[in-house]
Amino acid sequence: MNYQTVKGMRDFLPEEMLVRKKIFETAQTVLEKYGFAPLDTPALEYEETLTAKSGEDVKKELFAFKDKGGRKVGLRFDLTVPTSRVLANNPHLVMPFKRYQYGKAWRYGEIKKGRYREFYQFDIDSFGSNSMVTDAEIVAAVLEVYKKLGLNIIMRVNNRKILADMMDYAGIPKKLWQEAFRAIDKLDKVGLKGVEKELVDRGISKESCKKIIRLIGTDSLNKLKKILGGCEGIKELEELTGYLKSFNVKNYVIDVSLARGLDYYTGPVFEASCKDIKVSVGGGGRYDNLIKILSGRDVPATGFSLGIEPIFELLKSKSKQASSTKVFVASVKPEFDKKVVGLAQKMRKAGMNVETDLMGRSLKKQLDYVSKKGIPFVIIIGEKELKEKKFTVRDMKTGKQRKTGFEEVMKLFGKG
RNA sequence: GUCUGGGUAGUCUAGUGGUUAGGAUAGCGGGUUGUGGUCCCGUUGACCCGAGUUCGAAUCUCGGCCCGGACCCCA
Repeated sequence: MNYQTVKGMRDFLPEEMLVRKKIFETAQTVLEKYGFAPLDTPALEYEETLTAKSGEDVKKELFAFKDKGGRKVGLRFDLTVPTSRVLANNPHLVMPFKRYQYGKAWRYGEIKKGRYREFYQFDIDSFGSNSMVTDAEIVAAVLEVYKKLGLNIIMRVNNRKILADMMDYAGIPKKLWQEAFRAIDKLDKVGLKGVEKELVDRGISKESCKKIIRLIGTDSLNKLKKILGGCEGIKELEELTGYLKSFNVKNYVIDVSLARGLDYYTGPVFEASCKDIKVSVGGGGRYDNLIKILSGRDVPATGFSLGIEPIFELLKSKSKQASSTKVFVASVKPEFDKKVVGLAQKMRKAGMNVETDLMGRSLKKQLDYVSKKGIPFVIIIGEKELKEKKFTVRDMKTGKQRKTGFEEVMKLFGKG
């Protein structure tokens, strides 16, 4: 017998799931402080819904099949399309509609490093508001999530309208914009010269190239203003940064080379990357036209998608705990098992994470297990403890032990 | 989509035509009777699948499945 997981799909063992859970819970807690509420939608949607307004590429990567009633269905490939369906189906929703949603999405595509056919997405979006406060709020909230996770993040900020003006200024025909954006987006990877080459390779004239290179080389908004004049994108960006100041957000940087691949962005765009290692850990932006295309309702939208996989990769080296158990209640001999279970259950009732031995192991082996699982404390129960009516509490990190009464145990391992 | 490398226990790896397929690490048990993360001993456990070549295949050939790298594309 040799069963495999389906191509491109993975198992997540407890050790990994604890890290993932931490990411989700941290994000959830922070976002709810800002008034974002959870949303969930089915994994399966009608193929019609999923492919309604999407290009050929998406259709190719769709996990699609017929259900037993012959209906054509498919697994969602992102969380944006299902959410627009929700918006279309629920006209009563009060605006702004602020939701976060995390879950699995599926794409039947090539498998690459960090890219699988089943993956987690975590999206945060605000619907219904045109104001730059909304965008700033999302940036602030998201940066708080990263901070809580202990990541050193810088948020790069730009505006698609600035990019559009840059294209006009450089005299690049609209047909080639998308190509140009992709080239510019590679600045980080390939440098100014690399971008120039990319632009030429994509059929953009030398003249235009020079202008573009000059523009993405500028680092101050004022210089850009002088070249482009007072464009709407710059105005929006100034508004956004003004609000960011009010949110007391400092770890962002304006980067006019930031384009992001998706062509549905219409205003501000963001990308979060780790300062130490140059890794993108999430991105987003404003997409005011997409919901109308998908749902028929004219709803402005701005959002952000946390890159669960890269965040996970960054965090997994840090955490070694294989269990969320705080205390293990050990039994010296099987005859004390009932006492052990009794105490554990009282502690659980008080909200503590407690484990006991289920394998009939010796004290030595129990401690071995505790050590392997990274459980920080052990309470030992044996003859001595019963006689003295006290418990032995062992700190696994220091190896120090002391005897305490029940009340004290409850205090020790209570909240905090 | 193009090019390319690879699949030996859960993980890493030795073995290139005849081996009881070796080791490391993890798992489980033990090193007596109440103390882990060190050490020692024991034990479970593998040649991706199928066909072919051969007296004989982990090893050679072909196909499939799976995994990885580069570019393209996409996030």
